[in-house]
Parts: sequence; structure tokens; C-alpha cells
Amino acid sequence: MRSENKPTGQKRSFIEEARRAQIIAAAIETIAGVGYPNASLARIAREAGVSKGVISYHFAGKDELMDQLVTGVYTEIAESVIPEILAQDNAADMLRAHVRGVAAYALEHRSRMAALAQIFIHARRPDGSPRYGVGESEPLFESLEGLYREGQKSGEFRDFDVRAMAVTQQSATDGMFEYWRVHPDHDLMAHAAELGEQLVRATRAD
Amino acid sequence: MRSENKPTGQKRSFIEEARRAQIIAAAIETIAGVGYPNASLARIAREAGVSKGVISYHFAGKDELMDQLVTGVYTEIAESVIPEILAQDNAADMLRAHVRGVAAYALEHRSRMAALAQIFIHARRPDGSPRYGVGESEPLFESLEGLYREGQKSGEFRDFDVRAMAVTQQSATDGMFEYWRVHPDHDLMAHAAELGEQLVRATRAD
Amino acid sequence: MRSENKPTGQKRSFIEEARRAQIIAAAIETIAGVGYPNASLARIAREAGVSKGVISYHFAGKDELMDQLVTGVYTEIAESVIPEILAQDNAADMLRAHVRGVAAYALEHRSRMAALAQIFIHARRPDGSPRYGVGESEPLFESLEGLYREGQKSGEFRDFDVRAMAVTQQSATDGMFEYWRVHPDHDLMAHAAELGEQLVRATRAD
Amino acid sequence: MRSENKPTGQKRSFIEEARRAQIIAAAIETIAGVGYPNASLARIAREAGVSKGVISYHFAGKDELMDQLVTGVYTEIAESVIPEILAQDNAADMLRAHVRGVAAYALEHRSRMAALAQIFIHARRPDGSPRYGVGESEPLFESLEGLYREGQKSGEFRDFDVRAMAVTQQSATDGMFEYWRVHPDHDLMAHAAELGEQLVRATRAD
DNA sequence: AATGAATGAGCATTCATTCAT
DNA sequence: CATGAATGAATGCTCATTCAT
Repeated sequence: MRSENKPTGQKRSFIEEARRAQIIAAAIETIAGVGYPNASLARIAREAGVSKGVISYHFAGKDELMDQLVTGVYTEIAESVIPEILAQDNAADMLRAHVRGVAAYALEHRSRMAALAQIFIHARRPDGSPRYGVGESEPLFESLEGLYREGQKSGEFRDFDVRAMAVTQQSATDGMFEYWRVHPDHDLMAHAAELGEQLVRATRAD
Repeated sequence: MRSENKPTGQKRSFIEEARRAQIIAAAIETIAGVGYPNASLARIAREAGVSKGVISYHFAGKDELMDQLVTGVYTEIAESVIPEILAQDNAADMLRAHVRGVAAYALEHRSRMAALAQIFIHARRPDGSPRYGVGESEPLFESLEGLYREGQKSGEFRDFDVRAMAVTQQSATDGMFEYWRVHPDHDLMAHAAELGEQLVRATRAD
Repeated sequence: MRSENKPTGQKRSFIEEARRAQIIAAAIETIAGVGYPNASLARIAREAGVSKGVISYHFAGKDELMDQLVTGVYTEIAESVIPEILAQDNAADMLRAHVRGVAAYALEHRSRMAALAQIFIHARRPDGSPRYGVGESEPLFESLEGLYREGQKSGEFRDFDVRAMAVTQQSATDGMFEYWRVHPDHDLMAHAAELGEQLVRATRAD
Repeated sequence: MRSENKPTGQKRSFIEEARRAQIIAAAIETIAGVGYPNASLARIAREAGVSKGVISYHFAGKDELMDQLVTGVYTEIAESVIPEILAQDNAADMLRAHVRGVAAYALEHRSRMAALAQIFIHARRPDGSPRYGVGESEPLFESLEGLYREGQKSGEFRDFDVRAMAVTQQSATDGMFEYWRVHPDHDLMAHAAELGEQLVRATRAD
């Protein structure tokens, strides 16, 4: 079905998209709820209230479903956070905006964030290697490193190892979300502000 | 066979302990080598050179095997790192010693550390929740927080949220190991020194 | 929609027949191209450029589609070969004409012949027995046997078991096509001439 | 399990072999009975009176099971037929011995022969190509061709195309078995004698 | 007359666990 | 103590068929 004819009308395309969206939503809830390893297609289908076959009908396989989910959430996060970062006029504030922005998104879309984390950690290729693993984080690292270098060039930041800092920021952000997942009453935005402050202090010139 | 009862003599207990240690060692190598999801009991048994049944005989199940493994490695790390920390005479150096000590341990016991990380990430309870997640890190957080509070009391550290800092330190350390696992040529000790510097700057009083 | 009833008019019947022919043609190309086991209704529908439902609409099921396909091609072969046979004036030449005629048809209609062979080999009844196996070849055997008996009556052929000979001729012909299917550069008409010679020698009086 | 330690005793190895033999026997009966496409592992396990998992335990997969089955039966046939052929002192009698020998084996081991035929026809590689298909018949063809050439060199046989004749003999033999499968009361040995006669006449010098 | 959507049974395979010996 | 054998539930996936529109 995937790659086929939507000859004339929009209704079909609409139904199709609605179902895909519904299935992705069910996948997000299921993964966030029971973890990726337990989120079988059968369970996702049950959550969506449809039969197992429906998923296979709308997606080429579990992998495509995950790809769509990841891409969708990723895009959404970027659209939400990037404008906030660009609105800042110095590197330190950009750092804070980055952390705060992602946290704000997570606060609004808790399951999406949890599912994304689960998929990143658990999804594997057939050969056993991670599907969205550290290898895939490279672009993220590089974008953070770009930000750091700007700050270093302008003299706002001290002269630190950008890769180590990127790993720290990325890990600390993920850790913050994981902590929040386990302690849902934790004040995420306060934590994000703290983390922003930590990063600013860790990076700023003497 | 549960870990406490040694029904009749001590000889059994000795053999028993040797077998358990051998199986745990095999589990560490297997998990570090092929990742937790691919480390089936069959594979661990093959690595140990024993039959699958042996594992079930000596451990109540995969879960208990993992518990023993985690506890053992954890204890070992603590025994290796704590003396180094206590040898310092100010909070900042203790922070640095903490990060450096764990990294040094990891450098010497790469598989143990890799296996630990894999288990933390992947092991689940039957209901799908993480077995050794952030929830189980509470003692670790508290020990870090104790260190921070000492520094704050002495005026060496600024007045930050200790829980957020503990989460950051813990996550950043884990992230450092994960990055090193994926990039084995990465200079772990240099990264640890950088991380130590980051933490010192993030915590110190103005 | 069963093959006989044309509910109201003839125009429908015309469209109906055109669709059926189109689907059968697509089935032939698909089966010849990817083999019966891979020729799912979905794939046939794609080849035909119609939706899967259309096939179910025009045919009671995959089985009826195959029946129609087989009957159609069979009829076509008979119409092509029988006149050639009847044009001969002795039994040996008829034998040769039979083999040569079928080969000539196959050369001109390669996909039809390949599809037919695939269906004969692979199509099964729900209970697992072949749908178009040797059991269905009875009319074919009987027609060959008639030819043999003519030759025996006229003294041209020796006194052999006609059923065994019919099985041999039928199998050897099928085998020739299968070999040609796998080795498309094989000289089919030369092979057919050889087979004709073999049969003539196997049947003729001393 | 497959490739492992049978440290000291023979009992284990014996049990192991017995189970493998039992499963292969069940596979033969199942395939002969319901055809390869319907012979799922579940059905074979049911026929053997064991659980599905047993098959996976003793064989790496369906493919290895089929390989073992094919190799075993093939070897058995060769061991039964080759001595008979070598006992002949002229090419014509060798031809007759070949056909008669295979038929005699089939008469004694009906299901084995039927299963073998089914597997040859139906078993596919993951990519859809035949696993034991015409490509695999090459050795058989060549062995027959060797026999023909001997006869041609000695002047006993006429100068025919050996490949076409090999295809004919192979197909006619298979066809004979298929006919016998469908008509179990058919006199197989008489048919084999007839086929031998046909081949001798088709091949002998004028 | 035709469609896309949905179904559910069936497939081979993996794996932690149990058990008689 | 240790084993190999066996189990059965679960997984992702395919596909002929059904059906409302």
C-alpha cells in the first residue's frame, strides 16, 4: 500500500494519514508506557484498538513505523526549540534556551519524549547494532559544538574540549528526562534552569 | 541454591561460589561483547563452557544473575574509588577524584563497565519498567549529594540544587562511558579530566 | 460475478470479460516472472495496475483465477497444435508434430507456458493435494493413447504399454520446458526435434 | 545445541541421533502426506508427537532439516542403485538397471521418494530461487551423460544429443513416480521396465 | 464496478525456563 | 551437581479474503 495510487480524491489520503497518525500515536503511548522491548506490534495494535494486520498494512514493518515516529517527533522538537535559540543574542543564553526549550517541549509532550528515548536506546538493526544509536547522535553533537565554537570565538566561552562538553550536555539532558520520567512530580523546568546554569558556568570564560 | 543456604558443608559452598563467579564472568564478557539484548542464557552458557541448565541451577533466573553481577561490579567500583576520594582534602578535588577514579576503573575493567551500562539500559522488570533505572540510583545520588553539601557548607561550592547536580554528574559520567564504548580509541582519561573541570566550574562558589 | 451470469445487459459482460482477460494476463506475466509462490494477489494486482479488491470482485478467489488461466492457455495450445497434427499422414510424423507444435507455441508464448508449468507444479487444494496434477492430465493421456493405438493398429508402432508411453511423452515434454525455462538460451526447437526422434524410436515397430 | 559437546558418553549422542531421525521421519511422512507447502514445522512436530520447539532445538532451522532429509535419502538411493548399475556389462542394461533400481527403491520407500520430489519442487531460498532446483540437477545430468557417452563410444548407442536425452530420462522417471503417487495401484515395476525399454530403443544404434 | 482498508490465521524462529536422569 | 532435552509463549511478518463505501 505504502507507495501507491491516491488517484484523485483527498479523502482516501486523509483516511490513510489519519490511520498512520493514529498508529504512531498508539506506538508512542505503548512505548512510553511499557518500554520499547515490550512494545510488540500486537500490543501497539491493541492500544490502537485495531488488528495486528493494520500496522503491517500501513507500514512496511516495525522499522518503518519507528522511523516515522522518530522523524515526526524530532521535527516537532526542532520546530519548537530552534526559534527560541535563534532569538537569543549571546551564546550563554542560547545554551539556556536550548535546555529550557527541550524541557518545555517534553513537559507538553511527555510520552513523545519518553518514547523517543526508549527507541534511541533499544531499537536495533537486524545485526544487533543500535538503529538510532550514538552514531546517529553525531549531527546533534556537531550542532552543539558549532554553538560552543561560536562562544569561544567571541570570547564569551573559555577554551574547553567541545566534544566532551557536547557529550556532557547531551547526557545530562537525557538524564534529566529519565529522572523526570521516574519521578513525575519532579519540577522539570526548575531542573532545566539549574542545568542551564551548570552549563553556562562550565563553559564561560574566567 | 539461593544465595544464603549452604545445606550441609563448606566444600559445596566453595564449588558453588566458584561456579557462580565463573558464570558471572561469562555473563560480563558476553554482555560486553554482543550487548544485553543478544546475551541469551544459551550464549552466556556457551561462553562459560557449561550447559544452559547450570545457570538455572545456580541462579533463580536471569534476573538474579544480573542482580549478582551488578552488585558485584558496583561493590568493586566503590572499593576502588572511595579511598581515592577520601584521600582528597577539598570538595573540588574530591569531585575530580570521583570522576577520574571511575574512569580509571573502567579503563582497567572495560568489559565490567560495558556490561554494567548495558544492563542498566536494557534490563527490565516483567511489567516493562527498568530494573536498575534512575530509581535504583538513589543511594548513588545521595552519596553525591553528601559530597556537594560538604562543599556548600565549607563555602567552597555555590548554592545549587544538589539533586539536579547529582543527576547531571551521574548522567554525564554514564554518557562518557557510552561514548567511549562506541569510540574505543577515544581518550577516556582526558575526557574524565575535562568532565572533572566542568563539574568543578559548575559547582564552585563565585 | 461467477463466469456465466451476465445479470442485465451485454455491455457489462464485455467490460467484465475485458477485466478478466486483463487480470489473467497480469497473472501470467507475474507468475512467469517471479514464480507461483511469490505471485500473491497483491503482486498480480499491481502488475495489472488495479487494486487487490478487483480480483476478488471478478474471481471467486485465487483458485478460480488459476482455473480460468489454465483453461484458457490449454485451449489456446490445443487450437494451435491439433491442426498441425491432423495434417500429418502417419503416426510417427504426428508424434513429431505434437512435440514440435507444443514447442513452437511455447517459443511464441513463453510466459504463458512458464506460468502454466508453475501453476501445475505449485497450485494445491486446501488439503494439500495438487490442483492440476497428473490426475487432471487424464484427457491428455487419453488423447495421446489414441494416437499410439492408431499407430499400433496400422503396424507402424510396436506393441508397447500406451499409458507408460503417454506418461513418458508428457513428462519429457514438461521437462524440456522446465529446462528451457532455467536455461533460456537453450535451443528449444532443436531439443524438440531430438525428443521427437527419441519418441519415434521408442515407439516404432522393429 | 547442534555443534556442541558430547563429552564422554554415547547415550546422549544416541538419544540426539534418535530424535533427529524421528523428526526427519516425521518430516518425510508429513511432506509426502500433505505436500511441502503445507508441511509447516508445527505440522511436522504434531506428526512427530513433539512440541514445535523440539525441531528448533535439534536443527538450526527448517533449511537444515530439509538438507539433512535430502542428503540422507539421496545417499540411501545411491547406495541402493549404484551397485546394481555397476553389475551390468553393457550400456543398455545399465540404463535398464538405473530405471529399475530407482523404481525398486521407491517401491520400498514410497514416502521418502514422494517427500524428496516435493522438496525438490517446492523448497525455495529466501530470495525465492529454488533450493534444490534444476541447477542442482546438473550433477545428475552429467552422470547420465557419462553413461550415454560410454555407450556411444562403444558403438552400442547411436549419436544423439546427450543433454536432451538426460532431460528426457530424468523427467520420464520423475513423471513415472508422480503418476504412481496419484495412482497407488499402478504397477510401478512394470512401468519401470517399459520405460527402460523405451530408453534403450531411443538410444541404441540402428 | 471498483476501491482501499482491515482482518485473522498461519508462518519460522527465539528464548527463559523446567525436568528426568 | 550437572546435563541435554523439551516446552510453549511470544515475536515480526505475509497473505487471501471480506467489506463498507
